[in-house]
Parts: sequence; C-alpha cells; structure tokens
Amino acid sequence: MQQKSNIVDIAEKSGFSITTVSRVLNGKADKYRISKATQQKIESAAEELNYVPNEFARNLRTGKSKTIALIVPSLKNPFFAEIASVVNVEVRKYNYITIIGDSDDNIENEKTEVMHLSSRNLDGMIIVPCGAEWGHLERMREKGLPLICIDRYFEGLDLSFVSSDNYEGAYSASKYLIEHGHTSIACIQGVRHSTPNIQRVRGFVDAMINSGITSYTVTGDAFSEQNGYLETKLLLRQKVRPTAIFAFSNTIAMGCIKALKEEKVKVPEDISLLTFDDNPYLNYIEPPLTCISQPVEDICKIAVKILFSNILEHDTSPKHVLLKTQLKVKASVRNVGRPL
Amino acid sequence: MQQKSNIVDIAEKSGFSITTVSRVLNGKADKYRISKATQQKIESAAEELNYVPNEFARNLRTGKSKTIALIVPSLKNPFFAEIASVVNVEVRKYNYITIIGDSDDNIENEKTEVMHLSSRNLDGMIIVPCGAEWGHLERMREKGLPLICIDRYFEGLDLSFVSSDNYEGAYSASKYLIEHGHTSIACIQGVRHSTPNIQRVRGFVDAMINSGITSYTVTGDAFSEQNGYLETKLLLRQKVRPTAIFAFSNTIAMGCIKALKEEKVKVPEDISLLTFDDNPYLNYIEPPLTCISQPVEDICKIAVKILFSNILEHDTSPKHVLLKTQLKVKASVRNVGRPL
DNA sequence: TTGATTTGAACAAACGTTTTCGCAAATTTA
DNA sequence: TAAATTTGCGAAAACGTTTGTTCAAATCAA
Repeated sequence: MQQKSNIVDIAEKSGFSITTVSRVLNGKADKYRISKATQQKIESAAEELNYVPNEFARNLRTGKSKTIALIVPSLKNPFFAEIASVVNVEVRKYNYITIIGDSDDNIENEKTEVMHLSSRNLDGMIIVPCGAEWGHLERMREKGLPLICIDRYFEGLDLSFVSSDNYEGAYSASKYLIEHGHTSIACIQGVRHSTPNIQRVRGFVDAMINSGITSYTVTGDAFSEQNGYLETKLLLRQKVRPTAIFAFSNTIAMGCIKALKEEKVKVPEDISLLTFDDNPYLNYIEPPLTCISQPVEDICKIAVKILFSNILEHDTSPKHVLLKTQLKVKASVRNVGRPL
Repeated sequence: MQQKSNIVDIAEKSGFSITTVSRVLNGKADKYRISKATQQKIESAAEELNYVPNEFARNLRTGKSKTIALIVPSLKNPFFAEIASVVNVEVRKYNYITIIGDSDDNIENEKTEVMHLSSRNLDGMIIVPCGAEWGHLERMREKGLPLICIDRYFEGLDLSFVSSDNYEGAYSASKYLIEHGHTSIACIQGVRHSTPNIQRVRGFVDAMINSGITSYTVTGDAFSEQNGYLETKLLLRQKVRPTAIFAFSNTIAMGCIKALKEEKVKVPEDISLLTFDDNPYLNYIEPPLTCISQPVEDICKIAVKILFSNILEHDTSPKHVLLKTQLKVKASVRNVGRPL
C-alpha cells in the first residue's frame, strides 16, 4: 500500500521550500518569479512522487470546496436523471465536482439534504425544489451560497432560476388540440403548488378561454404514474368523456395509457393524448406520443453558467430565465374535424 | 451574510475547552466522562450558534472523507440512472455522500475520472467499468481504496463485484424462445469484451447447442440504440430471417423496434423480440416487451453493503456475487408452435 | 562605489477539526 | 487519614495546504 505523497515530500526531494513547491504546483510560479530551473525540478519531483493534492487541506485553507450540490426530487425519474447527467458533465468542465442529493419530492428530506450537504462547504447549489417551501433556500442564499433553481422555482423571490416557459408551452399545446377540433379537453396536472404546474394550468385555461371553450377539466395532483392512472379512470367515468387528455408529465401520461388500455380506449381514435416532456422511449410506445419537449440540456447548461458567473465573478444579481419549449408532433392526437 | 460558527465559538460561548466541545458533539461524551450538565450547555450553545461542522477540517484530521465515488458509463442510460439513484440513497444511510463520475463509456474518461476523484480522499469507490482495462482499478485497490465493481466486472481478478447472473439469465431466456418453437434465433450483443456480454453470449450459445439448434446468429457490438437498429436492418436482409431476436439491452431493443417498424415487420406476429433489462416504459410500448429483469436494486444494496464492510470493518477479502435474474413474460414473444 | 531595485525563495501563521497525553479535583478504599 | 482510583476536563500537536510577510543575493542606476 503505497504511501500518499504530499507537498512536504516534494519540498524535501527537490530541495526547495514548501512555499515554493505550492506556488509552482498552483501555476503561480510567474507571479512569484520562480525560476524556470526551479519549476522544472519541482515538477519532476511531483511527477516522480505521483503527487495528488489533498483537496481537503486545500479547501480548508482556501474555504473553497470546488464542489457544488445538485438536489433533485428523484434520480429514478428520467427527466431528473437527464438533468443530473448534464449538470454533472457541465460542472466537471470547471474542474468542480457535483454531489447529488435526492429529496424524493419530500420537503423534509430536501431540508435535511440541504443541511447535510452544506457542511461540505459547498461553493454553489443547483436545486429542483420540491416546491412547497423556500425559507431554507433563502437562508442558504443569505449565507452567501450561490444558488439557482431549475425546472421548479418560486415567483417573486430573489432566487435565480432557469426553467421552461411552461405557460407558453401549455398554451400552444392546448391550442394545438383545439385546432385539431377538440372541444372537450381534460388536463391532468402535477404537484399543484409547483410553479411549472401553475403556469401550465394557466396556459391551458387561457387557451381554452381565448378559444371560447367552456367544456374543460383540470384535475390531478401529482407528477406520478399513479395519479395519471387514477385520474384517467375517473375521466372515463364521466357522463361526457373528454376527446383529448393533456398530461402534464411523462409519468402522468404513462398512467393515462395504462388506464386507457385497460378500458379499451384507443389512442388517438377514441381519445387523443398529449404530454409534457420528451423521452426517447416515447417514440416506441403505441402510438408515439405527441409532446411538449423541454430544452433540458439548455436549461442545465445555462443554469451552470449562471451559477459559475456567480461563484467565479461574484455576479450575484438574480437571473430569471425561461426557455421556449417545442411541440413535437407524433401520432397521438387525432384531428376530430376530419373523419377517421 | 451570517458568519459560520465553529467549534471554537462554541467553546468560548459555553466556557469549555475545544476538546470537550469536540467530544460532546461527536457523541463521545460518555467515553470521556463528560457530565450531563456540560453536555447540555455545549449542545445548546451549538444549537444557538447554528453550528455545522466543517467536513474539510474534520476529514483533513481524520484522513477520512466520508465520500464514496460512483462511476458509471452514462447517467442518461436509465439502467445506470437507477443504479445511481439506489447507490446514492443507500450510501446516504451511512452518512456518507456519493460523488458521481460519468465515463461516457470511454476508458480514457474513466481513467481521468478515477484520478480526479481520488484527490478527494475517497473512502471507497463503486464502478461500472467500461470494461476494456483494469490496471488503473487494481492500482487503486493496491493503494488501499475499497473498490467494488457492479454490473460489469473482470473475471479472475481480485476485485469484488456484484452483478446479475448473466449466463443463467441469457440461458433461460433463450430456452424460453426455444420452448416457444423458435429455431432460428438471432441475438444482438453489446460491448464485446464486457463480462456481462460475454456471459450472455455463452448462455445464449449453450442454450442453442443444448437444444440442438444450429441456426443461430450472434451479432452486434454496442449497448446502443444505433447498434440495435443497424443489426436488425441487416438481419432482415438475410436470406432466412430469424423468427426471434434477443436484444442484450433495452437500448438495443429500442433500435430493433425502430428497424422493425420501418420494415413493417410485426412483433410478435412476424418476429418475436426479447430483451435484457426491465424498465417502466417497457410496459407501454407495443407490444409490451418480454424481458430479463435484473435485480438492480438488490445489486446496488449488496454492493454498498460489501463496500462498507470493507470501509468500516476492514473486511478486504474480495467478494464475488451473482444475483438471479427474472424472466418477465409480456407480449413480444409468439409461440410459433401454435397457429396465430 | 553606494544605494536602490529586482529576483528568487523561505518562514510561519492560519484554516477547523480530532486526539494523545496529562492533570487537578473528587471520591473511594483500606 | 493516606493512598488509590475515578471523574471531568484541557493543552497542544497534528492533518496538508495557501499566503502575507520577510529577507538575502543579485542586479541595476547614478
């Protein structure tokens, strides 16, 4: 078991002081006018000793951890998994590392995660908040922690966020349904107090109202398959069945499909289905699901960029960014104006 | 911006020494016979000051980071995302945190990830290796880093691993196809040098041989949709089309489906399809895909357990664990013995 | 030649913990 | 009552860095 070498070993081996070694290894040689010869020697000594700096000592001294935390509701959800993937890769480009916390969409978990992680002297944090509370987040920011919300956020707060333009996305999707002749439309929503959900409901309702459609339903209360399943079952029991269902997430849509299959309701012949979020698998279900695709990759990249402009350049002004969504037409919406 | 408090502040506020404060806060009060009264005072002082220990200082002193690294080929792959999710949660139970590295299935990335992460004084590492090389992993282990491979591993090496019994899984799946009357079967494999793949091929081939079937094909070279697509296209161009395709991963299966759709080949009427790995979405594609489900959750839990018995109890003997897979019959395999 | 400046590098403190060793006071034992 | 033991706690070193300050030697200017 090979001993780890430290800066002192290098100093001894090369014959220079710890200070000089540190400076050379940190690329501050020029700043402190260390001669080329010295640099050479120190570098080769470091090489030979297989030196890897101890980040803990370094961070203890500097107060910087080169670590950011990402907190998501659940890594099992492919939507958040993609976020984690992109954030992780982007952050690594800055030579920082990401630690991931899983809140399981539970505010108490979220709070303890934030607590625990913050003992790691985070340099920044990206969070998809559960959505119910924000006090703990504001407190973090007051402590000086660069913080940015993605996907879900809080309106009227000084916290930075990057998200999709959920209102616009829902609005245009609803319009799309209307233009395809649907007049009795139901949407199944997710967590009610979450901003994306609120915006989507607004977009949906506004589209209905602006088109003079009065027969619409808003129901549901979770971004879960179960919720989609249950609400669809209930919708199918109504006197007048909707001709189209707008699911506010992939997971909800899966529940819808399950229920529709069970009830032998064909998509899109009997009922049209539209969903938020894209996913590779969506192309393989039958029929391929028309969806509102969120620019997840861009959201993450921008979020990371803002975060680091905060960390590195101390640009602490709150940024609010909404990105356009995209309607991807596949095959789950029927034009009811035309015969089958 | 509220100042962070440290152990010294607590010492001053409570009137006791740093030593005593440290002991109380680490739950070693009894061991060092600190009176209840003192404990009380110190704890409430810590509470008031909103004390959060500085992990860097602690870890610098102890040499332990309470951090383990997880390296996966890609978080975007739902199979690995699930692994990340479970590992993350399990590790947190020990009050450790997980940092995740993404190798993008590239051995060079994997090596640099291992290097970078190791400067964080990891207490342990769980890795799904790309598979081509293991020198860097052995070196880590020689340095004393508790290390365990999951999913992919290396045979004949002293590294611990937990994986599915891929041979058995592939064997029974192949048998299942045979029992359903298929005599011309093709399998599309993934990364060739990876152990799971090798085992699966063996299981497949053995099942064929043991059943006296000579007309089988083994093709492909990546766990990717593209590979599945391409190979399926090619298979369909053969003089004699196989009656069943065995995809060695979800991603490959998706490619198959895409190709089959394009060629208007119906599943399972024209060709049967079977795949490795389960996935919630598999229930919603048409037809629902019969699959070999891997006990991902168990694999991760066991891996974490072994890792911590290594970290905490210094049980360093290499453990080799293979878990049974499960055949989940859905609707993508036709019994060709019976008329449609 | 003398004083000023530049070059090259080192000393030592500091970051916030944990832990070894130690010791005085209180209590028990004999 | 004296010795031994137990109780309760503290001083200080150490972990491996970074960095403000200092300083001798070399070079330059006048």
